Amino acid sequence: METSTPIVTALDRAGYRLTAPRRSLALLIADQPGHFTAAELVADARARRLRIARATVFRTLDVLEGLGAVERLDLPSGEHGYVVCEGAHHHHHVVCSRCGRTDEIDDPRLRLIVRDAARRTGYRVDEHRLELFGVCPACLASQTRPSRRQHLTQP
Amino acid sequence: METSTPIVTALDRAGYRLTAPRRSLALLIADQPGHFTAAELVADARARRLRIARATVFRTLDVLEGLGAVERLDLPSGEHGYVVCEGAHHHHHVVCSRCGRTDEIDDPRLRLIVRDAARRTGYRVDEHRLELFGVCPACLASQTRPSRRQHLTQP
DNA sequence: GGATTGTTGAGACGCTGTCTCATTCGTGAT
DNA sequence: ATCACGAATGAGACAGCGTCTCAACAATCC
Repeated sequence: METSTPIVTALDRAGYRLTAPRRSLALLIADQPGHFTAAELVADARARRLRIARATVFRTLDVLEGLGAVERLDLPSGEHGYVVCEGAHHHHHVVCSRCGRTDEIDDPRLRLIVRDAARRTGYRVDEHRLELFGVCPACLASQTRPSRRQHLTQP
Repeated sequence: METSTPIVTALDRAGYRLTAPRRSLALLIADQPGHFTAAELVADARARRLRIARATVFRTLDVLEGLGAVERLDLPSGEHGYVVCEGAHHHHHVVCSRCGRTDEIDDPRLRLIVRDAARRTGYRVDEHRLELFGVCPACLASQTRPSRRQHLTQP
């Protein structure tokens, strides 16, 4: 029974070993409805009785970020979150601050803005980051309370 | 002897008390050459024999961020940095990853991008953030070592 | 000057992310 | 299938960040 996720594939292709903790994490990540934090993965792993050390979660997330399979977000709260990235192309995200859902955005005009800013300021720009925060269509429709991650609100 | 910085003025106008620690911090912040972290302020305060509690630094930075006198950056390293903001208008920053210098950028086209992304995804976008990282003109010119704050990320 | 109330200092606290090092286990070769 | 090698893991220590509490203090208004 091989439930091979894109993450496992990416790890394999990059020459990383397909260990049990990595497979488990790949499944956990695939189940995340939106963005997630390292701590949430640790909690989910515990809940499913998967024994994965905290250090392994961080290490794996680092690897995945390096592969572009996952991207790190800086949430307005100051936390570090992660999102799975489908394509390997450069893109950015809109994040729902209510349910945590994220969607990808990609606008060719951004490239122009970055280029012109570099020209105007004289910087050599190596990297840029655009993040939008708001409320997703679903949460807008149902003006209710957060719909997921009830376990986070428990003592 | 009243050396009144813009930060002190902003605090005053917003109805906050002008205490000694806040005045000291205003001076420390005004002296920062580029972006800075809470820990750096604490260190600078110690170096100048100013007694300011760590908690006060965090609290004051929170207040200043609320006033828009300062903005929080999420550096690629994962650290949280701050920059002073001159105008009250919405803008973004280019950050030099070598010396820590920052400059403001403001492009009207970004507003269009955000608006269109909102339209396309159906989100109500409340907030957005654009950060550019690279090397400033001065550091480009002198391809030398970092001129200040060697603990900042080196190439 | 005195009262009021926002602010501070000090330290405890919980959390994040890193590191070490002995042990385990994928993997490719045999 | 077995083996040997080196990558990866687990467990826990560790350092740093940011928050909180609470008694003591002091800026402001009267």
